[in-house]
Amino acid sequence: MKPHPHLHWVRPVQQARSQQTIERLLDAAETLIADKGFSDVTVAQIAARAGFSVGAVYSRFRDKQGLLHCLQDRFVDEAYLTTDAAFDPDRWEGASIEEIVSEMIVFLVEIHRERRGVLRELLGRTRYDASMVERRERLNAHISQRLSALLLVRAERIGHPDPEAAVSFGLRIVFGTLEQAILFNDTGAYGVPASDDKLAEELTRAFLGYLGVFERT
Amino acid sequence: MKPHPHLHWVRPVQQARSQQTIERLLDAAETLIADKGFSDVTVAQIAARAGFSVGAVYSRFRDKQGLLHCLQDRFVDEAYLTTDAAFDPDRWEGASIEEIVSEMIVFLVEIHRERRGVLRELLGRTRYDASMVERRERLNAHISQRLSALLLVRAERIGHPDPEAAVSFGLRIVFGTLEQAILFNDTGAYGVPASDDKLAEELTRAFLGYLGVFERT
DNA sequence: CGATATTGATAATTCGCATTCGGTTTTGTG
DNA sequence: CACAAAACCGAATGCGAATTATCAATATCG
Repeated sequence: MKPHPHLHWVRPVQQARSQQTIERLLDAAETLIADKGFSDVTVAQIAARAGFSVGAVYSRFRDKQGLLHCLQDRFVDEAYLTTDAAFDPDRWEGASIEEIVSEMIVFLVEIHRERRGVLRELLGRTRYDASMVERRERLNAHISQRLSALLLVRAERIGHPDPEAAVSFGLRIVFGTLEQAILFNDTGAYGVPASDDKLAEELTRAFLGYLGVFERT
Repeated sequence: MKPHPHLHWVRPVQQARSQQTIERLLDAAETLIADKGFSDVTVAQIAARAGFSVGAVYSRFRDKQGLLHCLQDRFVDEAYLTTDAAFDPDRWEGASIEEIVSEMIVFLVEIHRERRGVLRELLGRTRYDASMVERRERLNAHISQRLSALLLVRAERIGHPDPEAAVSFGLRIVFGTLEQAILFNDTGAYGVPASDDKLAEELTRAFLGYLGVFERT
C-alpha cells in the first residue's frame, strides 16, 4: 500500500523554499480570514494574496482545512511562548496580588486586541472541531496553572473558600468577557467599556472582587 | 414591474396551514441547526425533517438566510417576554440585592442551558450579520435596564464608584462566561464548574464581588 | 359546484468552489 | 553541468447544495 503523501495536515518539506511558501500562505490566510471568515475565503484568494497559485496550496497542505489547522498550530505555539515569558515567577518577585492581576489582565486585553482577527475565526471555528477544542482547553489550562503558581503563594489574602478553583474560574470569566467582545465586535456600547484601559481596569476589579482579595491594612 | 413575491424574509401567509408550515419548518431547522450548525445543514434536510419538500421551504421563505432570520425573530420575541416576566419589580418587593442577583443568575443559567442549541448557532452566526448584532445588543440592553431598575434603588450597598455602569458591565461578564461555555461546549474542565448550581453560585459571587456589595451588618 | 389562487412536490438548473492532474520550472546533488 | 526529484502552475473536473421551473393537489370564494 502506497503511503498517503501527506503527514497529517501538511506535507513535509524537502526543499528550503517550501517552508517559506508555507509561511507566506499562512500569513495570507491569516489576514484574509481575519477579515472575511474562513468559509468566505476561497483557496484561490489565499493563493493569490500570497503570490502563488492554487496548486501551491495543495502541494503544501492536504486541504483547506489542513491550512486552518496549521494556522492554529502556529498561533498556539506562539501563545505558549508569550505566556511563559509573561508569567515567569522571577519577574514577579515581591509583587502584590493586585499588581500581578492588573498586569496580567492588561496583557490579556492587549493580546486579544492585537490578534483579534485570527482569534475571532479560530474561536468561531473551534466549536466544530474536537481537536481544536482540546488544544484550546490545554492552552487555557496552561495559562491558568501559570497564574495559579503566582497567586497561590499569596493566598492568605484571598477570601474565596477555594482559592485554586477561584483563580481558575476567575480566569475563565476574564476570557469569556474578552472573547465575547471579540466575537461580537463589541465597540463600547451597552456595558462594554470603550477603551482598553477601562476594560482592563474593570476586569481587574471583577477578578479581585471575585477572589475576595482584602484591602491591605 | 412585478413585485417580488416575498415581503422581506418570509412570504405573508394566505391560508391557515401556512402558518403551521412555517412553525414546523422553524422547529425542524432549530433542532438541526443546534446540532450541526447552520451552514452544515441543507435546505433539503430541514424540509425532510419537517415532513416537507424543498419547494415548501422556498414557498414560505425567501431563501435559506431568511429562515435563519425568522428563527432569530422567534427566539428574541420569546426572550423579551420571559425577561419582562422575570424582572417584574412587583415580584421583588422587599428583596435584597443578594436575593435578586442570585435568582437572576440562576434564571440566566437555566435559559442558556435549555436553549443551548439555538443560542449557540445564533451567537455564532451573529458575527456575520449586522442586523443580528443589533438585535442582540438591543435585547441585552433591555435586560440590563430591567436589572438596573431593580438594583439601583438599593444602590447604597454597592461599593463600585459607578453603580449603573457596574450593573451593565457585570451583566456583560455573566453573559460572556455563559455564552463562552455554550459556544465551546465546556463540560466542567479547567475552571468551569461542572454543575449548573455551582456555576450559578460562582457567578453570583463574582457579580456581587464586582459590584462591591458590602456584607450587611 | 366550478373557477381561481395558494400551497406544496418533484425534477431540473445553476453555480461556486474545493480538489485534481498533466505539464513546466526550479532546486539541489553527484 | 546534467538530471532526478520537488515545487509550482492553472485549466479542467466534479460535486454538493441553493435556487428555480413545472406541475399536481388543495383550499377559498362567488
